[in-house]
Amino acid sequence: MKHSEPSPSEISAPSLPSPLASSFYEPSAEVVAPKLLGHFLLRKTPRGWAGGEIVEAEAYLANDPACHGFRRETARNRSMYGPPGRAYVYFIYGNYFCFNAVCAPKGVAEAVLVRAIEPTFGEDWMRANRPVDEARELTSGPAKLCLALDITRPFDGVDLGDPRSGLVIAQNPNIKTFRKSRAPVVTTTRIGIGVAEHLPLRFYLGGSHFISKRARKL
DNA sequence: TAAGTGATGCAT
DNA sequence: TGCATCACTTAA
Repeated sequence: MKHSEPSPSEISAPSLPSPLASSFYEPSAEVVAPKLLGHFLLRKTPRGWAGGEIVEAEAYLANDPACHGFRRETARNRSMYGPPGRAYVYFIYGNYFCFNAVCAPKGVAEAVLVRAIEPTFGEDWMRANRPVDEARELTSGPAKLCLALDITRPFDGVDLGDPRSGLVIAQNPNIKTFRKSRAPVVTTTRIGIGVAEHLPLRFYLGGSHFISKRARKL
């Protein structure tokens, strides 16, 4: 045969599947987080949409001391108080960004931190942003995936349901199959926080090889 | 296991 | 204004 299998980059520019509607994010982050597992986090590139399936996520709640919006609205956490279905992107440890999907009605500060995705689309583009030896290192952590997808401050507050924003969460039409292949859904405690550590608000697909390093050893 | 990094937010 | 803290990553 004249051609080998297409490389990931050659099949990496999918037309955009339907973005999730804002109503998807209206319930509490505690409800939304596990439902997000298997759906696509996608970033627009010159050659199509890059990204992949969400495989690890944490919920941060309005009455939760670990939540950035627990105390009051500030310039930093403003997006969390906005309408559901927007991005909350924050800068941390002087080096990194983390990405959240805002949940709950406007005025209620809840969000889901996306901690890991599988690099299914646009792997070459992601590798250009974040050179690594192992594919498994590309997006297996909240700041890693922001580097790979070039998610930075300008994306704070954008509408995840509007493709024009360049950053969307889209419905995975094969989510049942995907989740089955990465079963089970594990529910456990969140990572890297110093308060409310006991709450079962982290969710991940135990069969995925792309969950974050700290999650793997726990 | 620890250092790096700088914005953030609360205390002064 | 000052300073401890921080939803992390990388190099050892």
